[in-house]
Amino acid sequence: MKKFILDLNLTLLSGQPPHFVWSREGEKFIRAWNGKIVEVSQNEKGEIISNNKKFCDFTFRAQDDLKKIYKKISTDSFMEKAIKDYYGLRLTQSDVWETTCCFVLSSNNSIPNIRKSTQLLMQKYGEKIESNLYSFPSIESIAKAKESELKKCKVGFRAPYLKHTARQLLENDFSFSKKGDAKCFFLNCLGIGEKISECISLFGYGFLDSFPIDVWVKRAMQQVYFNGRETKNEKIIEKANELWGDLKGYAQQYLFYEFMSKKGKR
DNA sequence: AGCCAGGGCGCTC
DNA sequence: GAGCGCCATGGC
Repeated sequence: MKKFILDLNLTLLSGQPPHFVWSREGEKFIRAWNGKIVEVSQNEKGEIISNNKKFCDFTFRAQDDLKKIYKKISTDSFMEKAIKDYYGLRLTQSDVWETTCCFVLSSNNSIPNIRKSTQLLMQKYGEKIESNLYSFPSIESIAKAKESELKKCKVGFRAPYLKHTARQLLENDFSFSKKGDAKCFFLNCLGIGEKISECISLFGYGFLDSFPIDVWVKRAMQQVYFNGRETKNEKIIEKANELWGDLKGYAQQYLFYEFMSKKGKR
């Protein structure tokens, strides 16, 4: 893997879809992909070591020049501090179905619970690759699953959402090249609204101008740019556009992580 | 016990 | 089209 700025631990544990899928094994992170194990680790020099460079380049968006991105999103002292604190936090990209599944699970849920449910789904519906390693479930396996069985994976009220959304993906071509087309499609899926469709657009398709507003991003934006006042999402997006334009998705990840990881300390 | 979590649905008005 | 209660589950 070519040298580029990456904090592997930070990136894989920052609440993006890989957080829910990859597992730590000693110094390495592992997951299944295409029926095989992918391993990735980082040595003391910061070099990335993996047995599947291509998949890592995709996952960690190797095409992004982080220095250029930092220059563009360092719009103020808050962003400068967030970048300094979380230097090497990269935006990730994941398979569209994986991204969709993870974020359908995210509604009114916590990151540890999303991971737990994702792992349970992998064990129940994925393919066994090694003794304790399972692939991500196929779209088909979730589409044909019984809701009562899905609920055994602690997905709660999201069971019908998962099943219906899997069916939608099964029956349609979802290889969109425009953000608007992707959003239109996913907004019509059960259990997916404005926020989650923005997440799929960002983390699944890699449209960096997406700007999902969850409770943390909302708090961050209100506190930093609106003097702590309650603000409509429309105004928040307007501000994000003004500040970061087509890179607001990247800025969003720093806002999210800054506020989420320091909950209780403020 | 009650509130909150990378929200969205279905119902009011 | 905006506002509100509700939705499983688990942590604090």
